[in-house]
Amino acid sequence: MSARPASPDSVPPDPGALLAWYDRHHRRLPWRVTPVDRESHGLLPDPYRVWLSEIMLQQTTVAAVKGYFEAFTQRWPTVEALAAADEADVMKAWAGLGYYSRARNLKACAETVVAQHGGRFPAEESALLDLPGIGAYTAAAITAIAFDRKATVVDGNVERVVTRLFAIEEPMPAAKPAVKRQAATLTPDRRPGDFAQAMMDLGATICTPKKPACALCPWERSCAARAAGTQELFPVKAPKAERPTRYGTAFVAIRADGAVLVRRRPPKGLLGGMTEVPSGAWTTAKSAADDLSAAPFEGPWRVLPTRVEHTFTHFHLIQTVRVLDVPQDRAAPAGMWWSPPAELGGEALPSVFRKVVSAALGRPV
DNA sequence: TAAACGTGGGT
DNA sequence: TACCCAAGTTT
Repeated sequence: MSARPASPDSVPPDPGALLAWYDRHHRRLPWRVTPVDRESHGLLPDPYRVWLSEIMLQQTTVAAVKGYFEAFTQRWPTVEALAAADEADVMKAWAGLGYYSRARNLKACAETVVAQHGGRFPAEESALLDLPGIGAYTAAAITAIAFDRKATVVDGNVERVVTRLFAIEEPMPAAKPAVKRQAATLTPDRRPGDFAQAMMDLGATICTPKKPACALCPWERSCAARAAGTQELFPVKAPKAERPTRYGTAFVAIRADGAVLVRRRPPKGLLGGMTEVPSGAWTTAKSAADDLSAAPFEGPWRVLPTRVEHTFTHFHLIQTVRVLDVPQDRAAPAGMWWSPPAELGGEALPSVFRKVVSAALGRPV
């Protein structure tokens, strides 16, 4: 549908007013340079750190990212260091953050930046867009934040702010082009990097999905949705598809010394390239919860009394956990290996399998 | 264009 | 509890 103007006594949204708000209320984050350092001392953030943070922040909360960002920058302080890293180590370090194709693309991107750009991130949006794992949002974000060049940065926060500001009633994601067009009209020539971060901070702290703090918003008198009292109705979204339940069986073989049998998942698809305990296929058939055909050994597998549940983006999973104690000299089947207790925590185990192993061992992994 | 792709925290 | 949500990208 079309955008409505704000109320008759409204004022046009002023980018300067948002920047002034940001100067006072910006959040201090490990990958950021403060507005004062930027404006007074001409400081720009390290593009490597900006890029790394933006990849980690894709569909992921700031709280979840902080520790991983710290660990990655400590271990791999530069894009050269990351490009030279062992991919398995990167996957291990990423374990638990989710969306694991990001980790593989992260490594590939670092290699490309080193091999094709002399170890420097390009400042051009179009060049950034060609790099693995960098899409429209991230290319614009790096251009604006790392290089302080004008770019229209549209993430979920900006979508919410803009659809409310202009009361855009067209449902997402169809409204994306309209949102980008409106966002572009707001983006200032001066301080585009701070402006981008200001829009995102505004969405994260004031223009929140539920109960937005409109009284504290620098654009309150510019907001069409606020004028109509309909701010919580935006952005309009299409109804979500139902999430089916799937069932499966996981096999935790425990060697005498406490080592657990694990294997690598196929490189692509769900949890691609990550580590798992041997498991049967996850299907909507409940019989999968009682299927021993994927067991790595013959034996009296005992059933754990509690099934392990985990929710993915597009389905819910209920896993039966079966446990078997095996002697110390039992060889791992082809393609599998024994992970000793001291190394188990460092494996590239996604959360879904960390839950399974923890349940089987009776202690956190 | 729509579906695949994780996880943990908030309400 | 169940659902929603978070600084999206890829196919």
